[in-house]
Amino acid sequence: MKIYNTLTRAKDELKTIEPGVLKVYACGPTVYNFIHIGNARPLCVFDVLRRYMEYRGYDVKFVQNFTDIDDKIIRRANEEGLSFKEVSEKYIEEFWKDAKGMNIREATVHPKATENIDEIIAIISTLIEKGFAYAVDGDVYFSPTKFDEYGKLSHQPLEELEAGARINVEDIKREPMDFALWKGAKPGEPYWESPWGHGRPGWHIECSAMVRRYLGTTIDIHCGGQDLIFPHHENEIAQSECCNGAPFSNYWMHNGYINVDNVKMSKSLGNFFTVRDVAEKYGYEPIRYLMISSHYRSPINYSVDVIEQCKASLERLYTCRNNLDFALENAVDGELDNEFNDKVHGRIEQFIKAMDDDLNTADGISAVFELVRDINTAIAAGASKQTLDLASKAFDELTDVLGLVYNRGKASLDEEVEALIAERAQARKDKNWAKADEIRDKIKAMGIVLEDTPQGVKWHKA
RNA sequence: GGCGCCAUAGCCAAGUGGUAAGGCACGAGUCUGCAAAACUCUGAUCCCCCAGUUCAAAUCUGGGUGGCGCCUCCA
Repeated sequence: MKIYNTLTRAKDELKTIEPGVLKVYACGPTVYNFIHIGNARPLCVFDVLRRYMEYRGYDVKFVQNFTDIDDKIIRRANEEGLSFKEVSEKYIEEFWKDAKGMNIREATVHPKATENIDEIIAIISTLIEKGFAYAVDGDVYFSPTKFDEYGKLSHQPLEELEAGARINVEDIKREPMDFALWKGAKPGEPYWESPWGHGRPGWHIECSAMVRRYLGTTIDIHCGGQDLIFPHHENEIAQSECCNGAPFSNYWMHNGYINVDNVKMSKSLGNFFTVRDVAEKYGYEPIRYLMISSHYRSPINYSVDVIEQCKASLERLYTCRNNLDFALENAVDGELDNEFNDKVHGRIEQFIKAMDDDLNTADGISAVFELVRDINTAIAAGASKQTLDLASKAFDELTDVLGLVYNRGKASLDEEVEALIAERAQARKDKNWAKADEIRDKIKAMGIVLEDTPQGVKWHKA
């Protein structure tokens, strides 16, 4: 398995700290609003990473946090006249609706910043003791100048970063690049007790704390969006490595942006689509498909055309699965087709080869589509039950890794439709085509599409 | 100013030195009472432009053009 590592700017062979165990931390959302489709990208991509590594036999410890206290949440709470906790809890709940909709599996742990205040305080205290951080007027700041390796992730020398740093006149920081580990509470703001007075954690420190508490001082992979490289991840490295005296993460994976009209989509630019809105129009599955249809580091341009194409592509997969179900119901025992068996294993190898190359999901999907063609051909040729079982297993195996073809609840037909189907079957027997077509249209209006096959009538939901 | 990314058929998208995967849409055919699905065939003499390296380049080098990002909260 090769992974493009932002740290080395190269595809590196993945070597885990502990054989067979993969420790992954993915930066989760700040819960002050519905998630937008830009947030959906890392969710889907790193869910696939997790699924794939498990498929390959790793015991994956996957941690994804919720940032449930920060300035934006406080602002939102004030706007809505709610407590910060009411806001964060509400949007965590909404997050789960969308995440489940996109078939995102729950992480091993979903820690919240507010549940890790003790760990955060412990790290800050150590950083002060070691001289990397200092307290001023109830705030605590980290000094990047004390960390030789600062800038190793974003590949920027400190001086260059400093040139762009924002300098506020009223700043009490010693140097412009210093960033807050702890923010003293202003009147009316939520706070926790600390050695530096009432306050709340800074943004970067929470991830350092949760990584250490749930995964240890050194992890295998840290993931997130490209826009987190600087300053968020750079600062996490500085805090954690200065505190623990150990490498923070061996690999860093960063996903590309979702663009709209070729411009980055973001909450701050206001050009965003929420997952909820898109899902209501097109369903959740096409969103997931879109996210993994191109390589995770490439930008994706979102548009109505594109999401509709994704929906259409997905249809081919669903149809294959349905045809497979139908064929299996009617299949007869026989020999396993060896040639087909070889073909299927070839597709699986093709899939693994693609995924092993820095999670090339686009090529992985191609392998699935080629498998679909093989399966459709086998079905048409009247494959044996044994052959179809193999096809079915391979199909599920690969689509499960990608997290595609879900939510296909095997709905049953109500009696009225059953009766109409029987009536239509008789009409067809009588070669009363007009009546048969009329019934078919009627059933279609009820949301059920009928297809006639040599094995009898097959149906699926419109 | 510093550091990066991208440009492949109508659309989406792989391929990164050996002669252009896959999907959607389109068209033709097979099958079907019809339809649907499926299958088969068809589409870039060519990968933004120019120059160079090479037996060989979409893939490497240099130079352009166009688009985008980070350096500030952001996935």
